[in-house]
Amino acid sequence: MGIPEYIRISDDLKSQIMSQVLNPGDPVQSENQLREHYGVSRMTVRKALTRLVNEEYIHAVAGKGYFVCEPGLEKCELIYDETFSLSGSPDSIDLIDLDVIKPTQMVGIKLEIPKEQPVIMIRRVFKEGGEAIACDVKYIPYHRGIPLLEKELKNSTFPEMVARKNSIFAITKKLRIFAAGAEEDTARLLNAEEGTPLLAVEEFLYDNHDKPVGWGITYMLGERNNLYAEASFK
Amino acid sequence: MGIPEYIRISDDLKSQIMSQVLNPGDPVQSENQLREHYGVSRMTVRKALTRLVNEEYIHAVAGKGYFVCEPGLEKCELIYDETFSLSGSPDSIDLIDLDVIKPTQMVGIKLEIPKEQPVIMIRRVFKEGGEAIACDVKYIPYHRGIPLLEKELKNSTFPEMVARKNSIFAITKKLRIFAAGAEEDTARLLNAEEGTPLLAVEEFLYDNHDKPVGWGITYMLGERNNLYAEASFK
DNA sequence: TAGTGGTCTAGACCACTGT
DNA sequence: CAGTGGTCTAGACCACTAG
Repeated sequence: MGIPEYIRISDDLKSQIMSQVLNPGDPVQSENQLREHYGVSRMTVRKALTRLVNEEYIHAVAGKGYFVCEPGLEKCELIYDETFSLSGSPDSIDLIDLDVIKPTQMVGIKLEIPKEQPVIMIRRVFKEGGEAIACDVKYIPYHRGIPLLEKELKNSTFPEMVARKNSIFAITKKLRIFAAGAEEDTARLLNAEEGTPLLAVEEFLYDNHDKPVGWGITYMLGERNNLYAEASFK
Repeated sequence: MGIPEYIRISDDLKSQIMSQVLNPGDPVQSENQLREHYGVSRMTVRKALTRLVNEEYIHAVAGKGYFVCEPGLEKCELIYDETFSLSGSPDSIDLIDLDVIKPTQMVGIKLEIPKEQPVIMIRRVFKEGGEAIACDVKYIPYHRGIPLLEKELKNSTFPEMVARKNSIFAITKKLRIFAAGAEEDTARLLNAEEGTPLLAVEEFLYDNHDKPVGWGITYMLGERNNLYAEASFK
């Protein structure tokens, strides 16, 4: 038999949950009962149960037992990457602005920095077939000695821009997604009318001490660009 | 010491990855090397490594070893629930339409059903402080014997509406997020002008055989409603 | 062939929960 | 108290990889 015991056991329990033999809140048989029932060692039972815990079908309470989770189908996995979440990858990315500036009040607040601290501002336009389909603006606190490499910045995702002295593993990302009408300058960049519906993604990056290390917004032409997400059960 | 060995070991390796002692693609010490290095049993080492595999810091290749992952910071966790992703929970939900109808061509295609198969249509408006902030429409294939309970449907999330004979664990959800200008009927429901930017979430539900069991769209007034997501490293 | 990860066993001790 | 899950040990055999 190619299929490991612990997979068979956890699949068995999973199907009991799927078919409502076991319902949210119900206790699962104890490790000892399962060990006897399937005739395997305790570690094998634990491996099966650990798998279900990781996939959030059940949860363990020390001293009491395992219980079926209240399902949270509201949790989804969203793949977001400003250069490739666009409808088809963009043919070209134009770097229209790259500067070290004093932060505006808004930028200072978002990055939690004093107003003397210079920041790098990057503005890009994403095009497909010659037409602008999205634009973005990013702000990164500037520290002396960090080179500004146009070519690198142009095609990087925001985390890649920031992750220079720290590993990209150390960076946390938070997104706010909303819809907005194009304002004057954005409309001009996207060659659209003012008020055109845009999908906007505000992006915050933090280092491993929760200090902001990047802030920006990407605007995508509404009807041409989509984000996709799916519920993360397996 | 309250902290388990396997946590100490995996945290140790994690910090080596964070501080770029280990970089994406690099091999991690083998289980045997780690066992000797930390003076623990192989199972303890494996538990530490399994933890890092689950959190996608490293991955295992049978017969070769463990390697540091190429980080995928584009993966985010999005919490979406049409009744509560709105800015502050809505005070009231109005059920403005509940009917069993023949599917339009669009609905038939989305639900992959023949045009004789009746569907339930549900339309709601979400209000806050008396003002409409969002509206939705859902379609569910109708099967005889399923009661239509107005009160239940009104305050349910889409998966809850569908999960009657199947466990909610058996349902898969896929989302498409985009921006759109309000069309005539939507604008009227939301008491807004035509063309007002809306955040739209198209929702597909599938059963455990990947058969569509629900389709719908929620429109939210753009500037007042946000979706939040964050990168899922721990 | 030696080394790797993948699976599995049969014990052990602990802290915590219920009665 | 007996039962639960949480941690840990010291073995074992397997399939796979590489020199």
